[in-house]
Amino acid sequence: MSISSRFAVGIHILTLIEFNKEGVTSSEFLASSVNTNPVVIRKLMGMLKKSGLIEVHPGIAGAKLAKELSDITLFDVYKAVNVVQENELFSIHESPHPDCPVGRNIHNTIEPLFTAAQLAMEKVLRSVTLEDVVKDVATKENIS
Amino acid sequence: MSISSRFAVGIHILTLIEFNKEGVTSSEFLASSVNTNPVVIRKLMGMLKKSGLIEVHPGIAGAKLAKELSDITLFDVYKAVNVVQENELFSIHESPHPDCPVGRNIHNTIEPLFTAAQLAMEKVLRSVTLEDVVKDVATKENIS
DNA sequence: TTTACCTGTAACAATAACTATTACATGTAA
DNA sequence: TTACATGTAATAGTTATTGTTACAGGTAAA
Repeated sequence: MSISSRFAVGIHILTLIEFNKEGVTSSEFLASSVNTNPVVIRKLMGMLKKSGLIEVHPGIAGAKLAKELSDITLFDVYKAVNVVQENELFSIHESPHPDCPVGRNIHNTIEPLFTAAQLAMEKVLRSVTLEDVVKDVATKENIS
Repeated sequence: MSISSRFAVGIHILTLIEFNKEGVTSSEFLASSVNTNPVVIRKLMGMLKKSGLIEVHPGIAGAKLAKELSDITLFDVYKAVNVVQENELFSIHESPHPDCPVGRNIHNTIEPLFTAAQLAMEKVLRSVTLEDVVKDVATKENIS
């Protein structure tokens, strides 16, 4: 099991919009950099737009960031592209047997533990902004 | 996307083996409490056995814990049932375009961030033992 | 107003993982 | 030998993911 690459692609899209901010960042341009189909990009652009991360308009080529780089965290992207639902990173088996002491309590015991683990992961995502990502890409680019 | 319920079921199995330690915990007995097919349980028992968490023998009914409760963490179970591979909680799109400054660096930029998030989640799993789970189930059982 | 090109989106297919199930080989002990 | 357990291969249904074609609808320049 892995979390959908929509998340990584979403980050890629936003980062490239920033890098190409003087130019026109169309779905085809993005698709070429990501190496996927433009429709995949447009679907993701729709999600990013819906979450207020980018501005994009029918008929007009190019997407722009709708917020400051430092105001967009990886968690914002993660939520926007809908890869993991709240409290559902871990799935729990349905309807264990209520006649068993373990069966009737295990869900309530496990759930807060799973939630805590998920929140710890998400906390890391909240601590990283797109500005961090853009700067790191720029640094790697200049070094090499 | 959700992490397979094998993890939750694995915890259920180990917890029930402990609760039923005076009796015989067969795959059928476990399957009844979990509410699934005994073959599903036997596959999981195979994984838990392979990781040294339980003892179970062909032809002989019943599984036993192979370690102290306090010596088994949720992380041990998580690894045993193989729900998430190392460094693969988040998937990253393959082969972005090398002619693009973002395309050729995004993987190296994102990867350590994803790894850090995954490790934070796993750290929580390492901090909880089966003893904690068993005690919590017992407490809930006594309250109600 | 026609043309060219963009975004938005529905429909569909291939793939992979998950879960449940049947069937049966193999091991153990009464 | 019988009864019953674990171990495991094969298979099916379901769902999510990713990619693709097709086309509706918006915009702007010729």
